[in-house]
Amino acid sequence: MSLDDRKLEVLRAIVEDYVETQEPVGSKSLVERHQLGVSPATVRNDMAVLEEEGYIRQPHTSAGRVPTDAGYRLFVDRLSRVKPLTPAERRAIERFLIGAVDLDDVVHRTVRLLAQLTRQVAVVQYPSLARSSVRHLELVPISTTRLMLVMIADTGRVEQRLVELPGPIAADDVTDLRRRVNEKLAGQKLADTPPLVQTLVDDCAPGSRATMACLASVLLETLVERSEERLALAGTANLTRGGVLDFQGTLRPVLEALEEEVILLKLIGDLEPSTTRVRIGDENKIDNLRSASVVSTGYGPGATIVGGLGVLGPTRMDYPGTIATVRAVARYVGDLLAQN
Amino acid sequence: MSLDDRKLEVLRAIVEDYVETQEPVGSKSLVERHQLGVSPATVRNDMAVLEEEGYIRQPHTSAGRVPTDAGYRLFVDRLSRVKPLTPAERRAIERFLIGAVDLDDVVHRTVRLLAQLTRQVAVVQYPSLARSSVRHLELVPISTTRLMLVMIADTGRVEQRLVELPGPIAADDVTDLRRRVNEKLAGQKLADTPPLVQTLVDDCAPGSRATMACLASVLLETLVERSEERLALAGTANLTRGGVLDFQGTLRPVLEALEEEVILLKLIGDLEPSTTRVRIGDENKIDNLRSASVVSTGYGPGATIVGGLGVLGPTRMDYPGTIATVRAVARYVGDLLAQN
DNA sequence: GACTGGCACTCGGTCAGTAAGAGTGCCAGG
DNA sequence: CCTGGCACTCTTACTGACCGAGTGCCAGTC
Repeated sequence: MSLDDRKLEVLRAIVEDYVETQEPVGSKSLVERHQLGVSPATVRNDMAVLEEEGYIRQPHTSAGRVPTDAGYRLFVDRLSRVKPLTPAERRAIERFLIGAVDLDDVVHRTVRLLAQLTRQVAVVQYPSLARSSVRHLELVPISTTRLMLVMIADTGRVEQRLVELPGPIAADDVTDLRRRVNEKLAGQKLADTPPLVQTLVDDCAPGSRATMACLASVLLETLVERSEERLALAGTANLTRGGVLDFQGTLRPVLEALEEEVILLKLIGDLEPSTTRVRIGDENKIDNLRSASVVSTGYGPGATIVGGLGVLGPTRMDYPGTIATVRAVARYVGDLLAQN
Repeated sequence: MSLDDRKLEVLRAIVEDYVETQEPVGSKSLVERHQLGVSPATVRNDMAVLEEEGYIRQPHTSAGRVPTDAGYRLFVDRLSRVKPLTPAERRAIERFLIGAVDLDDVVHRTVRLLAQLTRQVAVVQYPSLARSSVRHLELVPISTTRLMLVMIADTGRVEQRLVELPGPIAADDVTDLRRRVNEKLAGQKLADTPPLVQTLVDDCAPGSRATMACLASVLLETLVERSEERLALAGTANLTRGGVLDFQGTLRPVLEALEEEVILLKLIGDLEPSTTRVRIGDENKIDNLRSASVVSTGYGPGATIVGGLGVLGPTRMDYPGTIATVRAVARYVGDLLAQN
């Protein structure tokens, strides 16, 4: 059985009212607050159908209806009208982001801004190394047997690692090493570097091969394996809005999930489609986040995507507003990155 | 009126029982659980005195007694026996910290370890720049008018900043700049650098003075003013242990405080005395943390202190155990840093 | 055939009243 | 100075009654 327009309208009204009041919504108040042009009894019939189809449910007999995950899904996909940002919000975004002085600064400002505008928990992924290119590799002698390797990516990220050398090294050799490494790797996508690093070692004179091998292994770790992704988080306090009613009584599982970088990455990463993604309740496949929704999107200079950002809140959230904000912030951040 | 030994013993018993059960403790159960050698009635008299002196209070008439902040303070200062770590805990610390690969890694492992062992929120400050020396300054040309300044401190911290130059610069000039900057600043305490930076500009030939001035201003920002301190945080989920009973009903203010770096720094910073510090409830002078206690200490290689670490939990916490753990972890981290 | 008004029914929330239990303060006696 | 006893207070848990919101169903209407 398919849902006619009025039933969809009823669902939309239920979602909107529930999001606003946080209370199960009944047929009578629905009719009062919206111009549906029919009587409560009719709405009740529609509700019965919507419930049968799994879009809404009753917490207990003779209470109002509450949207299910499926209901929110339908709402987001087909019923929500885009909510344009207010000028005040636009101004807030601009004011917040200008004056950022380096990448760290940009990311921190962004995550706080997102948390503040959406009044939810915000997550911002640093530009992914996997999607960056090497701009420059620097080798800094720390002692005769130790180098500091500093990698600067085109996205502004900087990673450093200590390299323990097998033996002492002369200043000239460091210069030579630096030149060779940069010739081979500068400008390359990080994802493409592993075979190049291997050729670096292979092409090396036997005398300096041990040193180069050492450097190469740290290089590989830095470029691909280790701590690849970084995250910033803000707005945890927003979880406590709306009492403990959201999140079925306890924040515990949510806070636990937020401490796991891997989980967060799963939520806002996976950036194949460049569109905004909404994951509702169970859809994010994480037990701890059964009653949470995540709105995320990719960002980057121009059309390319270098990282993800998003917000997490109760399934009962203002989807249209949140989606609009997340999108807008992502666009501004992208523009900002493009300027460098 | 001073408190005799038995009254102190009663106070100790109250604190211990309350910490364990989280319920107001009455005279009868106190006598049952501890060998006080007197009757409940006597204990009641003692309690009356303790209450009058402000060490305990009754949530309501005819409920058991609960320690006040002053009670905990007295307990910590004079009544708590040191609780040595279990061998299992020692092993956990060692296992957790070996294998750390760089400073970031050390800090992250430490903060998670602390959170796990104490079952509270843990905070670790990165080695403070104010207490570090410059090991090396590196200048990396990004474009003809842009340099990346990378500062490596002896504590392992690495900071970078982009420098926008007033005009194009030649490679040789960069080398020269790098040499001059390092000659002047390498090995210096960061705190001592500002006047030196000034002389760098003063001693500069007029031709390159504009460039040097530019670099100098970024240097000053990097070395002293900006983002001086960094923090790592873990274990927020532990705030939800013991229901919402701790923290008088809402985590909100606590979560808010935890998002403010400035506040956290105040809590675990201020490292003048090298001993472990306990701040109970109001003592930490932050409204949002009225019902929280903080146990913190400094850490660093050998006897020097380069940063602070600590944990935050409800005033009703296991002080002896927490103090022991915080101290032990700080010592291990110090040893670890000394190895570099 | 779709909508409506009416009606009986269900169930959660609130309120008052009761009973039980924990804990106290005080007092008189050892 | 300590103790046992006793009256008192106050919280908590439980009960039953009541109210109101909301439903489902049905018969009637357009």
